[in-house]
Amino acid sequence: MRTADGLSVRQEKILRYIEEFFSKHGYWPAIRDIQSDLKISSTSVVAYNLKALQDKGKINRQGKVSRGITLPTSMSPTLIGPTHRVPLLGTITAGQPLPDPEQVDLASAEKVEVPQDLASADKLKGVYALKVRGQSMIDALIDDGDIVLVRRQETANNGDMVAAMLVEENSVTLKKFYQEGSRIRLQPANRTMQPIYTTSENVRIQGRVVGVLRSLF
Amino acid sequence: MRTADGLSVRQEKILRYIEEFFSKHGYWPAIRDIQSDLKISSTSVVAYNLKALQDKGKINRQGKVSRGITLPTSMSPTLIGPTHRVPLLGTITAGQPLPDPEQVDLASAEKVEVPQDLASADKLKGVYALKVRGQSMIDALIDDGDIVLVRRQETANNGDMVAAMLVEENSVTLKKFYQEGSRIRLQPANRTMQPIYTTSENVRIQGRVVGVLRSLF
DNA sequence: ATAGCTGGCAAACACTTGTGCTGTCAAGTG
DNA sequence: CACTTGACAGCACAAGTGTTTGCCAGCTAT
Repeated sequence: MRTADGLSVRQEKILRYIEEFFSKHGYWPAIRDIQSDLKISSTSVVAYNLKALQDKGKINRQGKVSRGITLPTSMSPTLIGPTHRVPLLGTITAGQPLPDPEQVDLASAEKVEVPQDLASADKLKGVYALKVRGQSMIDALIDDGDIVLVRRQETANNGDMVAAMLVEENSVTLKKFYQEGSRIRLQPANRTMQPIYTTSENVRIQGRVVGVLRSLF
Repeated sequence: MRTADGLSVRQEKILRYIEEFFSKHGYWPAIRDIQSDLKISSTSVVAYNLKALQDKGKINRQGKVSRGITLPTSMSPTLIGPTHRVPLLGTITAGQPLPDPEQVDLASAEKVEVPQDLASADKLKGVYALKVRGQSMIDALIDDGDIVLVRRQETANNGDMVAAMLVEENSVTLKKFYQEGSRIRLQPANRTMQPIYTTSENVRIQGRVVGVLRSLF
């Protein structure tokens, strides 16, 4: 079985692993790193596939040099140090169901780079990204197409901007959270839109918005 | 003899060498690389100085790992290739002068990482970052503390959000640009604030806003 | 079938590379 | 002067790592 690039499944995995390893450690993996983490039985298998990857131009190698695997610049996201990346889990709208973050394979999800200036690595634990559809949060300075960073948490304070799941409707939406006695008000940040009132049983907080990225290109 | 950083001459050289080696090869040098290229007589001398550098926080090391020297991200301004970083030139407000981008030493300026998802490397040519002070652009979804990415350009179309310099006032401000006959209207995106009317001679466009980053942490 | 590929496995081998001594030497320091 | 400390040398060991060599199983085209 082959992927679109003409790479075998294993090669694809190795390629991803190399990229991730560098992001995490800041230096390149040794053959044995790849072998053990990917649970490949022998170093020679890795060597074999590395050669294949090299032939296909997916990686560069310096013969005989330890940890001399590098990615062509076009492929390497950020060649400097450990970068901060969070999984982009999908799109959040005012009515679409969103895959439950708990159940998504985080390793395979698309990643979004997060500027270091926005957050240090330890603050990004449990943070994922969602692309925003719709303008329900326009007054909170979040527009259609923006990417929001959401930190997973199950509770929220009044006024927090949260990704909340409505259990009955089986949908997830981006709103401001207000507990008003026994009921919950989910308030869009848009004057033209009405809040949602519901019971606390029907609401499951998925996370709180902690950052926003927007491209105007 | 010591340099300003409290590093010995040799340590300074080693540090430079590591940086240069990485930009050249894409992977980190081994102790023996440093030794031979810097014509140091023994590997232990290199090890000795590396330890000193580590103690001073100038490098990170991964014990026992080949080529496991890395530079802290804060130290490596632009190590290699398209790293998607733009200089952070300062703060833009509604009245403060801003250093002229042309004349700032870009190499030495603070850098902001730009997520790949916001822009590819070639789109970032001539782009710099500014931290926003004040809420004059609140209706354009830009708040106090946000970082805006600005692409240098001298002209603008109506409705573009630009960093504009008012020559007489010698100040730079973030506004929406409208040419109205022979006069220029610089419109804050904030209902409570008044536009600035001036002549086209008095306005020098410095760049157009192409992206926004915001941290809610 | 038979030969020729591809992908995988295991073990051994040899080079690469970090580390750990053991010294030397000059410049303090009491 | 004896003692300490910083900086440097030389060398050898022990990991860390890439490479090589055989061997095997499943396919595919001849």
